[in-house]
Amino acid sequence: MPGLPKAPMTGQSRSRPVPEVPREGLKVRMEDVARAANVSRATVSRVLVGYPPVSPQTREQVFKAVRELGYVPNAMAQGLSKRKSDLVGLLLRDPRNPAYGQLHSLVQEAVSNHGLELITAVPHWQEGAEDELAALRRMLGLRVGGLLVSTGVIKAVDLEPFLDSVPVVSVGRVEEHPRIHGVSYDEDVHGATLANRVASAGHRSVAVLVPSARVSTAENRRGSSMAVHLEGRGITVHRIVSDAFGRPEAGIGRILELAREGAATAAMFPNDNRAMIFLRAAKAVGLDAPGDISVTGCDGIIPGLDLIGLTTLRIPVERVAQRGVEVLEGLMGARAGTEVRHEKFAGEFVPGTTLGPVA
Amino acid sequence: MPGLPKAPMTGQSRSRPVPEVPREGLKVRMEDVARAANVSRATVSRVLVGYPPVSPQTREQVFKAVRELGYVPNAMAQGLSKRKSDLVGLLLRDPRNPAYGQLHSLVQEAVSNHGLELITAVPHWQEGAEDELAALRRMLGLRVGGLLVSTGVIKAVDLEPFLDSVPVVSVGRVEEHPRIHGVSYDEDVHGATLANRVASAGHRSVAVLVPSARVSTAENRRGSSMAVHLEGRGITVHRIVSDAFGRPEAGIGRILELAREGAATAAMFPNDNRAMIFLRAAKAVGLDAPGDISVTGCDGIIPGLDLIGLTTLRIPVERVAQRGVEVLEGLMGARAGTEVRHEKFAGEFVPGTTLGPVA
DNA sequence: CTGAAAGCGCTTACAG
DNA sequence: CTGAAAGCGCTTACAG
Repeated sequence: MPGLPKAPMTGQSRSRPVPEVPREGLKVRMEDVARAANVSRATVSRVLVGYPPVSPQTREQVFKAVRELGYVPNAMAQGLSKRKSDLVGLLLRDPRNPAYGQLHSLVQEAVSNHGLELITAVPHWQEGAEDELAALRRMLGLRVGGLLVSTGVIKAVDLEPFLDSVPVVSVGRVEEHPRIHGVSYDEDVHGATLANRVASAGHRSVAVLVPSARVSTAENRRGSSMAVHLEGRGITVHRIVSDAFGRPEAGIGRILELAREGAATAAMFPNDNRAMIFLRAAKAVGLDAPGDISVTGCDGIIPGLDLIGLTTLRIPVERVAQRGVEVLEGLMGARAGTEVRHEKFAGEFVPGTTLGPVA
Repeated sequence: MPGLPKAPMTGQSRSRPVPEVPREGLKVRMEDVARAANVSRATVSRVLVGYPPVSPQTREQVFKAVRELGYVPNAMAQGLSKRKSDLVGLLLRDPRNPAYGQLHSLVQEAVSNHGLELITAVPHWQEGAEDELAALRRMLGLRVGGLLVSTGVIKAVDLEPFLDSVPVVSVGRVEEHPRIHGVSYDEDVHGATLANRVASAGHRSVAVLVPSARVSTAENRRGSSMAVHLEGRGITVHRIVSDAFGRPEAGIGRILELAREGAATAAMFPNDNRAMIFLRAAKAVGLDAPGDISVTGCDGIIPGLDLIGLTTLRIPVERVAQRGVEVLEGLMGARAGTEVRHEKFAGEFVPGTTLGPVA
């Protein structure tokens, strides 16, 4: 509206009542620093941002004031103003599971190396399905610059509405959505690798625990792959299907029976936890591994696994975490949408001692 | 300034150029919702906050608009405006360590149960000591409503300048600062408990690995306590002091020698990881536990520990995590400063099989 | 090289 | 019960 005279300001910085009490701790704001350094807020900001250049003189005064006042910039104000934050969100399945703990740790590291801040949340789905996605919404609320999803609780469809606003990379989980980048484990290869080892050991009748996809997509993939590859080599497979969410001991009893009847000489599990539960149960009923039955797991993350001797496969968490962050970072820096890719990494077989020749 | 006429506004909501392109995803703001619902921003805010009451009619319109537009409130703006955030910061030592992973998990849970948001950071101290405290500063920058500190990297003095601005509770670490609340493990009792078991098993000459306080205050406490209590019962103690940061295998060799010489019939370690390293090394040189030497650890967190059989003590992570969050929450709600307390919890002995009578 | 001002998206007295 | 306005603490064109 040209022609309309601007209203005169009553004082400097509007009519904000300037409190003369010196602020301290987290209460000191940029304005306090500016005053102490005898410059404007804009200048303080420039010094802190590092650009555009400020005269060395003023720079020093500002730094001095920052130091003396112990100024810590308010990241919320920064984010709001810049319309973006350095926050990267990680949606984790369960930090109690060492495989996820490891992932978290590595992601944490990779993210800080990129000068970003990681925030972690764990979506539950126990509680009233009402806000099953509360964790997701909270992260989006914070306007994270990127999102790393590693839990099956969050479905691809839940993310769809936001795919244009925030880059999403799913890590360590089976991802097939055409618009979500994925960096995960090659569960087919994992299953095949383990199956081939069991087959090579001479087993002709094997029990395989296969959780339903509803329980865990990854475990389902692994288990199915094991079964398929065993069958491909003409081996008799006893598929023990488990649809019991949160009950890793499901199906163990049945496998124990098969072992005792001699109907199976080996038992394959889709993760170490289940394998350990079986080992425990077997020991309890006097069955020896691999004496009476061979046992294999999958994950290979738990410290001390070598002392247990479990034959397993170590998933490549390091590579997945690192690559996941790398991809996300690329997306966060990218102007336009990049081509969506689904990358998979395979881990390495861990011999152990619970896989032996046919008893 | 009474008498000074207010400058007339040129349009609604200042002269903000109203973009007519419908925003989507995370781009939709409260104003868009307001327009869609035919109300003011203030009203939308009230509906969302839940207070003060808004007519049921309008409420519904607003909720409808929120739903249809997929509105996710910007938490940074909320925080800035409310001068506080729901964020709780957790400074973690190393998520790779199952004991910390467990703590993280439990804190995560407790925090969400309180309707708060957890953000986690891991301060390194490998890198140039320059921004050793970068993680702390980033959290303070986000103006977290409270801080949970569980790593020794952050010293009490580093926190001092902010103690007035943000409630701090240290969890699971030895804390003695008079102004910082502490909820931790009773390492003295832990050491005593284990020492008494070893003594009761009849050992008269025991090797104890004691890391220096610089390496780990907690482990130092445990180890010292073990040694002291053994000595109190007239037992000969071989203190193996380790000052090697990040090298948990330090001192193991020496203990192996003592075992072989028969100079020690039991070896006590300040955590399970070190005990497992010893177990591995012992096995490698043909020493059996407890046949040739008894072994105890401390932590009891690793899954599958029972399969290894390590005699240890399970630290009460659950109680510490829960109580830590509880205390923090109390502080966050409190108007004035509460009395500072240092609470300690002791765990439970885990018999295992690596502690036996004197060989 | 530096400052005054507008704007980021909310909340919350202040007035009806 | 509802709206207009100020303010939270920054950043960043816009003008010198």
